[in-house]
Amino acid sequence: MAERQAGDGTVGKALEVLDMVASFERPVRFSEVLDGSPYPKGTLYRLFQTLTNQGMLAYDPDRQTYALGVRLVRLAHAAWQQSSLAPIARSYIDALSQTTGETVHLAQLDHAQVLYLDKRNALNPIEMYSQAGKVGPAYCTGVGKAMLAFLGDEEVSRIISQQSFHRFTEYTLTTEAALRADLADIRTKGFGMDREEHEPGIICIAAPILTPRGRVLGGLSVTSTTAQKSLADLEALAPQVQAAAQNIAVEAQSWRFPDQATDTNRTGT
Amino acid sequence: MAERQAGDGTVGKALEVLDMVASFERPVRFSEVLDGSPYPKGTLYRLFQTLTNQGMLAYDPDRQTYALGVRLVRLAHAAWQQSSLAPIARSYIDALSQTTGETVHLAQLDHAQVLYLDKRNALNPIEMYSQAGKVGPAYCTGVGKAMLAFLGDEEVSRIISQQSFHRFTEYTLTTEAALRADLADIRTKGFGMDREEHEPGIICIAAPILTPRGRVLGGLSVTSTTAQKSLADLEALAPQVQAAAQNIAVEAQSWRFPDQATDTNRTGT
DNA sequence: AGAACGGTTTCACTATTTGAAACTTGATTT
DNA sequence: AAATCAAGTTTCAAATAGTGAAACCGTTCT
Repeated sequence: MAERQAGDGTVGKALEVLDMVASFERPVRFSEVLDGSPYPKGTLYRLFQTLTNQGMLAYDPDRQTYALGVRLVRLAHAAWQQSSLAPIARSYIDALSQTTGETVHLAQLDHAQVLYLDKRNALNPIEMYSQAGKVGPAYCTGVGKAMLAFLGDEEVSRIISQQSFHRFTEYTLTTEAALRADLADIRTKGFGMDREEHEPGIICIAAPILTPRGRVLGGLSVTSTTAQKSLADLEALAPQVQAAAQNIAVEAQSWRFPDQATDTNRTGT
Repeated sequence: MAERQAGDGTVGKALEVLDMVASFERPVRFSEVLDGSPYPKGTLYRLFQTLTNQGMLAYDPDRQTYALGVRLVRLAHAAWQQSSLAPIARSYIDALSQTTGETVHLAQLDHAQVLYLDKRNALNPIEMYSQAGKVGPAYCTGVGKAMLAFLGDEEVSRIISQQSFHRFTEYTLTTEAALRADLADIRTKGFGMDREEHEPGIICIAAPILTPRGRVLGGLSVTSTTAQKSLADLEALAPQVQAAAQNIAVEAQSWRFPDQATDTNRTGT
């Protein structure tokens, strides 16, 4: 796990605790976190108290466990809405999944990882909240490579140095050299492919979302399976994907105030 | 906006800042937050620095604005997954929306408000990430009332005292007495209705999700429109909704370790 | 040019956080 | 039933981190 430079005072420590709790992927007991925490019992205890008070952690008295609190879900909702990318991209993602009949992903870089912001699956009408927020490797996903290809040199190097280069499939690019070669190709073409590099049978085409001045905002991809489409089929979608990415970028730039919502959804009951 | 008792040291202040940023529902400038903040410039500035460092805020250098950071989305994903309700309820929600052909909501109480955790919309195949994390009033939503009806006296009173009783529609219950009467009815029936109390034309039936010992875990509802269904039609779904709520409760109780995922979704590319 | 504004840095003062250790509680063993 | 143990909670002097007034810097407006 990539250690965030702790040292931002108490707030940094508190957030580190949240990450620790998150890393268990299930409710945890106090002592489970204590082992593997650099803090003494009393200190960690007080942090738990504070975070629980604040709704960032939730304590289950029956089981005596702590889980991440709902306040996070609420804040994340706000984060999603005020991100300059996700709300804008929404309609383009809808359209792209509609016309291609394939799964579409929107992602952003978070440190050295890919973080998914939204997804449409044309086949399976059931979309799931928990899809967004997922993270994946940057070096062997379509969106990851598309974004890397358009970053500055120093930044690419920094991120590459943090990749595991784990071999997920026989096609995974497992060396820096191989990745850099692909990135160069992506930069010239303007889009990239995932050739079953992350999961067998899963292929995708991805384009970066770039500001007019070339800053990387995110990545957009259309994913399919080898059973349904060939790499060439997907490559034929390049213009569509790039156009959508371009449109999103333009709109994201001109966007200032959401005024009132793109939000046609009603609050439920 | 319901003020959270600040006073949990620096961490509390930092989180308060996050809430302030969230409340703008768009990226904000430093000074916008400064007005209306109780902190002096220097202090607030340092909080912003820390939070930005930590990925809880994201700074847009082009626009000189701060927005909630992606780390929140990541943490919320983890929160959703380790909540004892949402991942378990997922399949039941799918089933319920399938068989009823209507929109289904899963919610939880967060302070005095209803917080939506998941949603399925059978009619409109596009489900949206940002649905989860939304909040709504407790006193005039189906899930809100269903949960209130099964809380302890002191807690109900505390929450009721925090309701605005704003009249959204002509059917909104605008007095404590009216609400309490409905809650009593819900408690005896075991389910509640929203009779266009929050939005004109929108009706719903909701049941609480209760532990065997009667603790309120959340609420589950089926929503429709007066154009499509009558209140009686919805009421006929009561057994289904209650059964689903019951099943979720049972499974949530026996749940300890998710082991590996209910997660049939693949990570995208 | 000058003023005003938004943002950043400084620094002596203070309040909070720290962490070792003692204590409480509830469960398990003998 | 007493003893043991682990988990969780509280204490307190010392150390650290946070505070906020004010000064500073760079843009933008007049």
